[in-house]
Amino acid sequence: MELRIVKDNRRAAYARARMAEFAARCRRGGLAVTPQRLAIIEALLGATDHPRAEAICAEVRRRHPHVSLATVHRTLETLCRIGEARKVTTLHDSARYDGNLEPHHHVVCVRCRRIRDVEIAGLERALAGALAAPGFKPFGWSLEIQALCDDCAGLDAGAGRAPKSRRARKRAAQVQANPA
Amino acid sequence: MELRIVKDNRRAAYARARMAEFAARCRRGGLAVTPQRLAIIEALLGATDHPRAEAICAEVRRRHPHVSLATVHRTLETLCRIGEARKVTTLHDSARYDGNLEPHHHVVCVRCRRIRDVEIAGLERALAGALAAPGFKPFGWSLEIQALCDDCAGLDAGAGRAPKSRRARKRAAQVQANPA
DNA sequence: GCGCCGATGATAGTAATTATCACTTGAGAA
DNA sequence: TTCTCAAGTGATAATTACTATCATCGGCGC
Ligand SMILES: [Mn+2]
Ligand SMILES: [Mn+2]
Ligand SMILES: [Zn+2]
Ligand SMILES: [Zn+2]
Repeated sequence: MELRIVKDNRRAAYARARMAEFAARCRRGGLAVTPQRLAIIEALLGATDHPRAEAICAEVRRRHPHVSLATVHRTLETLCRIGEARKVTTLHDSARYDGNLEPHHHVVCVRCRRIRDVEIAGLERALAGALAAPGFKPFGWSLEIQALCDDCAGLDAGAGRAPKSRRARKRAAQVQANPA
Repeated sequence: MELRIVKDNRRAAYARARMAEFAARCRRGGLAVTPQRLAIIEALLGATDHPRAEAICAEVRRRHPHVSLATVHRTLETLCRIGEARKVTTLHDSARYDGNLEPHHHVVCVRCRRIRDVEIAGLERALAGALAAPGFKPFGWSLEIQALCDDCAGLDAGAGRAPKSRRARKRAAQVQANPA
């Protein structure tokens, strides 16, 4: 198992291809193709540094100085919902702490944000040798498995009340489209 | 490579053992052993659901109704710093978006929060069959490698100015202790 | 027991994100 | 092409998670 850092320059062709079909994909997703959306996806595809909303907004404003930061936030979430982008930080609502220091990994329900510990026999061993990332001194890793827990999967199928967590529920609807 | 969900009941003995040496570990870390800290680590070790600060606070207040939420926030960060807890959400400052939909993973610099794409040949294949987590319907996974980038590693060794990012820099000091 | 410095509680402040709402515009219908 | 209108946007207020401040308290080494 070998690790290699993805070269930035590989992204140029990829970005062009994605841009070419973006409008079509928007319409397929029932979304209007607005200049803001085009500018935002273009900025995102042009970046290799996993930017935050504010960075995207700054880039977009170089050509469209009128664009609102709120629109950038909204649009980025929309892009995730239709599968045109992903959020690196799946659980950034609020910090989640763990008292378990044993090496282990996590299954995260994208709907209710439940987190459960999992152990994956052999993964530690397999990774330990592989993580010689040039340009980085790694000292830890963790695998996050995105999932729907049984409760939430049930709710999707039938009708029913949604589970706990203020803010999680709000975001849940958005995240829905992606798994399905 | 087999995945299994960690049973909650396995934690009881572990928690007791950790509590037994907590005071000593605090002093070793140069920290005073306060009733708040004891109550907070106890609540954290008693939870298997990766609670947020507010949940810990609620639990702690059942016995110590006076405890401040600010103290809980501070203490949880302190526990992470001395290695008595970990944060599941390493990058929850602000949402980070990714235009790259190809399956890949991330190396994260815990100091400057730079994120780089990495591909790990064989990992997808190795995991694909293994992720039959009972009680969850998985549909994706991502490996996060915690590291220090060359810039930040250099800064640690010699003296020098710290890199970009408002809020990242603030938290950096805290995260520091863990890797070192 | 004494005293000091770190820890805490109360509270104000900050920053990211989201909600609201009046106005604009993309996109299908006529 | 023009019309219609729901969806999208911008300005801004609100929310929320967290952090800073600071007066006071209390572990802990003496
Ligand atoms: Mn865990
Ligand atoms: Mn990426
Ligand atoms: Zn769930
Ligand atoms: Zn760095």
